[in-house]
Amino acid sequence: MRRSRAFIPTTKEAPSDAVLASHIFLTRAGFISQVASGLYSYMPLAKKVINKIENIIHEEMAVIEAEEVELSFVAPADLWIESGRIDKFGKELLRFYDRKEKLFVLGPTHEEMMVDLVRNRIRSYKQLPINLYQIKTKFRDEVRPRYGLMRGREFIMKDGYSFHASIEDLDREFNAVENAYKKIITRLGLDFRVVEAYSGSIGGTGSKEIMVISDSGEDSLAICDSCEYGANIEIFMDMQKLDEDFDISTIKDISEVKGDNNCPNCSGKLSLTKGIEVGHIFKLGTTYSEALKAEYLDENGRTRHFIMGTYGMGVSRLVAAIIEQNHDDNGCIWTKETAPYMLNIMISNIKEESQVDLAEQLYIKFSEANVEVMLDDRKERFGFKMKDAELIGFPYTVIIGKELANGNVQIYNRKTGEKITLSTDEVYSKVLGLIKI
RNA sequence: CGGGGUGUAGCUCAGUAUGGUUAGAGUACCUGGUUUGGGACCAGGGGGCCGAAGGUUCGAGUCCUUUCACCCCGACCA
Repeated sequence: MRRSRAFIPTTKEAPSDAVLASHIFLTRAGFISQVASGLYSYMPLAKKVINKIENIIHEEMAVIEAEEVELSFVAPADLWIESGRIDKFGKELLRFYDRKEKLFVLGPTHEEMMVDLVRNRIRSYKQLPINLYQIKTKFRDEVRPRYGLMRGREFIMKDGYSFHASIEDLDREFNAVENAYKKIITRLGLDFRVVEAYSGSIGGTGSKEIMVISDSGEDSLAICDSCEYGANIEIFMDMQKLDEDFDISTIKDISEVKGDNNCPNCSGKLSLTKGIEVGHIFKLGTTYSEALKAEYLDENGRTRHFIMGTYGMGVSRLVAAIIEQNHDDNGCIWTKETAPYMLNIMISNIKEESQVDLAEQLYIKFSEANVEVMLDDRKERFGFKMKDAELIGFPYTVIIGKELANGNVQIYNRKTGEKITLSTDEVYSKVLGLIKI
């Protein structure tokens, strides 16, 4: 892509109401644009990042043999009445009538829709298990949307649902999904913990949250410093109450006693931190299959309700989480798997023909090698372009400028800030080596 | 849903207390020139229903009433 043709409206100043780094930089760097409270438009750079995250999810879902579907966004309210959740969800569920006065809702999650899709189509234990997922826009009319993409009303979520003939098989699938989720978040380059969580209003027998560690997270976690153990503070407090009859009413109190708390899994010490919930997996059991009368026949010919699992992952929230964990004062620092463009080729002085010529050659060469490359061919000064590149967060920028007089160019590493100088002959293979994932 | 705050140029904000020419600055944008290694400089220019509606007044960005939107704190929440 030529920067001169790209739609990337960067700004020097942040909107006055942005608080989080991800909100500030994603806005300033021209990724997102707020439309109304909790509603955002994704501009080209954000769309590219989202596509990358989705591709990784698709790949890891394929590994565990989950199949992609797409359910309609608008759902008949009847299903929500049938499951009993129409009242439980309250005003977060956006409702409206069509021209025939039939009541519909905008899908905030799709348990009902998925059960409805599967019931009466899967009739035998021989057709189980099955795991279906989609990546789709969701709508929840949040009481208080905030923090940019972190808590919007409209957001993109990967939601998956599995159906089983036994608890054991659900457990197996639950573990498989947990592992897939770990792989996804690892590939995205994020520091995270899988924590014990409440099953919440959705119900069920077990649930875990995937938490990206960040000071700006909305959840408080207790994590072990020597093993993988972690728990959402709410459930952790509950366990402490049960085990030692602690009387803990506030998080402040927790932080005072934390030094005395040992990991329930190993001998390590627990410490407090904050996390961004990017995934949540539940063992649902038969809650929905009973409510919606979704049944199959077992090997004895007996009618059974599907045993279900449900697995969510916030795709648009991940975009924000990546920046929360990867930024500095100058802007975004994209990880290799998520960068909208891996490489930026910067022409320092557009009036120097030799610079332009080399840049164009490299641009073509990298493009042909399927490297996602941006060519900054704008008639701007060096400093302006560098600031812009740092704000957007290209992992690498090839600077074609002054050094060209000596037959050299530079490669700027966004994460480390270091610039290496090398000859024009070496730059191509060097960059290919650097960007290899 | 409770408490608080803010709506003036694409963005950040002055101006509103005490009503009075043609509504301002910075930045961004356009033109020309200079400049070309860290968000340049000079000159010229375009851009506003002062959130909306009603009212008071000779006169409203400014005063009054209503309303809408957005944000912050709290409660709530995959």
